[in-house]
Amino acid sequence: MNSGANIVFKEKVAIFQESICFNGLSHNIILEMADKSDALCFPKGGTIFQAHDTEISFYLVASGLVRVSICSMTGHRLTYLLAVRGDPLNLVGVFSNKPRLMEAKALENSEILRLGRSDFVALTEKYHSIMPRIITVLGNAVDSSNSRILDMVGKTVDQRMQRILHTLYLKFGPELKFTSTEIAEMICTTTESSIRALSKLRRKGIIQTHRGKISILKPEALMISDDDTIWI
Amino acid sequence: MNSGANIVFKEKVAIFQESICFNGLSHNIILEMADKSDALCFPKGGTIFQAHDTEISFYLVASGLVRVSICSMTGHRLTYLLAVRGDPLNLVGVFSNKPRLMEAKALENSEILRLGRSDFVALTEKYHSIMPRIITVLGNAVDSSNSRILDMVGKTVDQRMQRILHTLYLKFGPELKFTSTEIAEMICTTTESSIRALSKLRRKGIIQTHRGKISILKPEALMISDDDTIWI
DNA sequence: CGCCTGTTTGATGCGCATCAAATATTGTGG
DNA sequence: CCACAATATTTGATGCGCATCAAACAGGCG
Repeated sequence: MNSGANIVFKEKVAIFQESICFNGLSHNIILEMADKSDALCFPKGGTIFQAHDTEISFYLVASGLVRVSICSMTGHRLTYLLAVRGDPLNLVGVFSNKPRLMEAKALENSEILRLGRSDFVALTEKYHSIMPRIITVLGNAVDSSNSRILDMVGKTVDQRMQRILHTLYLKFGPELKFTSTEIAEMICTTTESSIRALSKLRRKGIIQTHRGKISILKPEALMISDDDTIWI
Repeated sequence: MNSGANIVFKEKVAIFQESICFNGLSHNIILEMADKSDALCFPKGGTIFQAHDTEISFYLVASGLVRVSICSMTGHRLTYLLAVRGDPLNLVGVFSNKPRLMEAKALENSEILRLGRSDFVALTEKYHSIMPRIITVLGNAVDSSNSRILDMVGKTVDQRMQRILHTLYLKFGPELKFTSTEIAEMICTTTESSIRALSKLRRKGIIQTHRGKISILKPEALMISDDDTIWI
């Protein structure tokens, strides 16, 4: 499923430096992380890790796009994170060392840097300045998840659609390459409801849709002066 | 709203030692934390901190019961944590140092240990072994919140009620002192729906209800062999 | 006792999941 | 290169869950 990628050392360093998780840390830390990491290559659709995996590693996206999601027994999938260059994948699992419900899948051909659990933990123990960063990232994750819960209760599918499109616009620009099903999994609804919400926006001239593609024509129309929370 | 409590040093130490967040840490760390902390006293209904507070501290519950919740613009409240002795209150805020949406309120007369933000951060920098603990606690919080989201989509109010009662039973025993509204805020529904769900369980003989009180008669009937997730 | 807070039950309607069925687009193998 | 399978989109019909509104009742406290 994955084969070694040819990322030169210098490029690895650049990725760590750009990462929200490590940027600004002293150079020797970055160098050692880059040195200890392996580069992996995943094709579109490839699985980076699965729920209940026992072999746990730390991952950092080098290029491409990775979907991190959880799946419930009832078959509902929640897309929890869309990770691009510099985004970490399994911050919690590395520390808890317990198999988790998360699954990571490449939505495009992607390159990933991997650090074995013990290597990563050893590095954080050696260089303590890493941990506050991790805590901040996890803190954002908590806030983000809680804000999603409130949205589930207080907002309609249409409102959540508007919000996710705006968020995706900020992250990826006006050309979004996602299917209606993928969008549905981000706002916790069904494919049909997702399509219906998109149709309304299309009829209003706010977006255009093609197969697996959404173009934001009027991003300003997606702005809802609401609580300023995070999301994906 | 709060007045100093008379908690002797020895008792403070005991609280830190018992805390999920600090237990097992070396004795000098515990002593220093206890030393730097103030003891505060809040009456039932008292507010420990509010949304958008700018003065940020770390709190550890010494006795009593504290509800940590977030409130949306639409007026929906989500009870995020019921904190008892040893539970930390504002782990994220201390590190991000940004005002957050959380609010903490005493559900019973409660004693709280408080550490100023800078003191707490200084201690974590001095004693690095604290941080992995914090990361673990936050990791659980993330998992817990995500599992809640999946429940919101995949489970009915009745199922969520069953689940929360079971969780509360494990944490507090068979005598639960919560109103229907409080329970509703834990499972993100309305007071009316909460009462209806409780009525069904009462008619089945699984629980008894009084004003502001729920007695679990048949805890085993609340067990649903489902995903083993965390919750409150 | 009256007031406030919590409980209870009923009626109503909206949002959206669900089921179903037709159509469009892409990728693959003969 | 075309046929066909696989995937994605679209629309309609139906019904259930639960929020919402309303109104009555009960326990506890000053």
